[in-house]
Amino acid sequence: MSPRSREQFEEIRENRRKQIMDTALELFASEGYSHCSIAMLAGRAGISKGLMYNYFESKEALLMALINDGSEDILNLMDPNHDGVLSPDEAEHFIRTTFQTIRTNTKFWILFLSVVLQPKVREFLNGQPFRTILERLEPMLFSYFKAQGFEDPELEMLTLSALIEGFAMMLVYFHPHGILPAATMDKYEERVIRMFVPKQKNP
Amino acid sequence: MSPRSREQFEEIRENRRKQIMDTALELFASEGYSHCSIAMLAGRAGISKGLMYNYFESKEALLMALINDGSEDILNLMDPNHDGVLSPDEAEHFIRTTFQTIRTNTKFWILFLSVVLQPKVREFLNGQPFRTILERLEPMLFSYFKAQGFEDPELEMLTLSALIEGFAMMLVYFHPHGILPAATMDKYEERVIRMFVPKQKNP
Amino acid sequence: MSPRSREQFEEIRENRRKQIMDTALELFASEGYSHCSIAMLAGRAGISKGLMYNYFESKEALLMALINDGSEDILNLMDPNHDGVLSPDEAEHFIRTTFQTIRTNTKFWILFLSVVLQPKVREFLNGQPFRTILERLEPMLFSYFKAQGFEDPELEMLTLSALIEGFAMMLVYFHPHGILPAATMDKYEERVIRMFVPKQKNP
Amino acid sequence: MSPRSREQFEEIRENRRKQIMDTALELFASEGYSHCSIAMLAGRAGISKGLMYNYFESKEALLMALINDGSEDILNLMDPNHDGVLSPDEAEHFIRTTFQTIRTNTKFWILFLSVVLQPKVREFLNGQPFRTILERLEPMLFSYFKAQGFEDPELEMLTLSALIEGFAMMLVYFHPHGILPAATMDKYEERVIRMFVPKQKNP
DNA sequence: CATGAATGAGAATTCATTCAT
DNA sequence: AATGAATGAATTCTCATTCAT
Repeated sequence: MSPRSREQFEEIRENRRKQIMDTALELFASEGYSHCSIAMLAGRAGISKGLMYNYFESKEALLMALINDGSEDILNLMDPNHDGVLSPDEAEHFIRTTFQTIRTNTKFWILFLSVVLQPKVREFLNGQPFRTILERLEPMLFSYFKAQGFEDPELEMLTLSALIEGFAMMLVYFHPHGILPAATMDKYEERVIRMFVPKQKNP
Repeated sequence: MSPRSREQFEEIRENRRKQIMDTALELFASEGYSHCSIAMLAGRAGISKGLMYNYFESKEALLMALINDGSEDILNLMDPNHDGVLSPDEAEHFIRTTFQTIRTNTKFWILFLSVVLQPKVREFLNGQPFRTILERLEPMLFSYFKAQGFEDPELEMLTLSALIEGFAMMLVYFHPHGILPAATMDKYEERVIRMFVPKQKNP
Repeated sequence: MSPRSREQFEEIRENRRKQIMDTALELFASEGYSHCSIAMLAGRAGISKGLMYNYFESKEALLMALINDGSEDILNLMDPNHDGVLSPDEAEHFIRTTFQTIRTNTKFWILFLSVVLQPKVREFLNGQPFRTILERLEPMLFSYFKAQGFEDPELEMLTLSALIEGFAMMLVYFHPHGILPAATMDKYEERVIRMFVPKQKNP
Repeated sequence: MSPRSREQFEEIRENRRKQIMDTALELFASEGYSHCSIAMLAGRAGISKGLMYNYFESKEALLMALINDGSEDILNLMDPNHDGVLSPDEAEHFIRTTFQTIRTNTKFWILFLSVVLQPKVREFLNGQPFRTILERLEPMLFSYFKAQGFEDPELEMLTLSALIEGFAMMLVYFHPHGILPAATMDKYEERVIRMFVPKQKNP
């Protein structure tokens, strides 16, 4: 009865949605959410303004989708999904992956960090991505720090989080100014690992 | 035959300017720069829209003034003004003051962090406040870390900065959600001091 | 080798057309013509937007079809089809039928009255439905009032029309507010009949 | 301190507001609310689009203001403000004034009748203007009909209302087609008066 | 110094309609 | 006959900024 199968339509929609979101992430990150008009976005994506509203209810809804999908992706990357305990090796791997994730998805982080500070957005998110991340990682990290004999596991978690976010912050802020060389970032990563991962005696 | 002396006029101007900036900081931080209209600002400050333009060339100029004055203030608070070397005690004091500053001027940090991530603003600032802060503090901190026998002073500086910014970030983000208790922040502060300030043998 | 006979196709078309018009009447009356999008209509009717254009040239054409069909139906109901004269009994029957029609097709009247007041629509209709109704009913009513000895038959016709339209108006306006009880409407009907139908001496 | 006195500003606002509403009434009535864009309205009123929003929150708010003010005006014209009883002479005067009001403010009635049938508007008004009119006039008319010995005062009120609204309806609908001559309207008026006002014996 | 009416450029959004499949 | 993605013109609305007083 339908000339294109439901699957075809769904595929078209999925592709378009992805295309719009990719363009939007690129543009929002490089130009700033507020300074990006739908016209600009549509032009860049090669679609009509109207079509955007076929996929997202509003400019804000598009932003939210970006944030949600993005944090979901990142969470999946970071989450080792070891429901059980974390060995020092795995902890090191977790930290490395996290840093890698940030360095790879810089655009998302620019968007995320800038947008997360806007009250309206924060309200909407209601602490969502951060909260989710913490909730999903907390038990794992907590038991890890406890197992490794850290005195105040909660404090360690906070410190680790701060170091990661501070890193994202500086990456985002300094990178376009070319101030932060890759080598420095590498050293920083090692430094953080040294702080939270005990040296193995006989590997 | 001037009814008010030059001094009186200057005082009026100075007060108005301060009043406008205070209102703006409050409003920009709580509502977001983009979502604040001049009308809203004027209304809140109890002045007319036109008057605002008597004191600031544009909305953007007001923002820049806010950022400049704010970072100047903070810089002054943090700067021990010891042109010479930093003793461990002084380093500890520096870190404590810095944290104190962040906890006190949360509104400024919300504004600063959110605004600093907007490309247009970053461009305009051209790294200004951060650069200034770093430029003014760098020699001092660098020589401090060197004197204390840290292996890679630059890396330590980066780490310290990340810890401070990460702290600001989390404070800003979590505070309105009531997630971060003061006690935790205190412990965090101590943790950071322990990382960078060697214990004194005989106090 | 046609899989369906011409009759089957025509039946399908006829059914669809009716289905679309029913949905449209419902929706236009309850939401207002202007506030109804084709998307909304298609959704409610369970068809695609495109299909609607297979049956009606435009949204406006659909509206016109609604008005035409509706007034045709009503006209047929009201029209006693006595090409000749109207007896008092028949006049009473005419009035009763008319009121009954209005009370039954409230939705059509909402649409009709609201739409008829829009200049564009009025222009397009060019007085059509009313004119048709009047043209078909006028001679009959005129001769009736004349035969019954009313002094100014034209004035009586106008008065009767006003009472009918005023009734429709109040029904439409007050009904959703539940202000107009059925009993009151009944009494109103009797009142109107008393005005225009002389009492029969020996029934 | 203020260059123009508050009074001056208020006068300016009042005048502009009136000017916008006058233009809007004219335009909405002749072109239909939906087909009138703010651009068209602003152009006709000789102001900028933005200014309209300085006076009315939205196109809809403007419409509502029109309806409210208009029905208030009409109510004041019709209301004889005789808190006490209505003599036959006064009743006649009331009916005449009402018809006069409708014939004079045809534009308002076109707008009112067309708009009142739109569900959204009806919802917003929540029966307001009609309700107010009825509430203010009901006691007066009811006691009048009772005093004059009418059997069912409520029914008489309903009939009178229907005759008035039917008249408005036909005026609005037929007038632009030039079908309704003034003489006919006059006769109609007399007819209605005859229905509800008893003939005086010795004038 | 101070006001707020007025502007107008641009932004977001809507939706009837088309068309490839 | 049927679908729904895609279009784009039109529309509503926002707001930084100007200016007469």
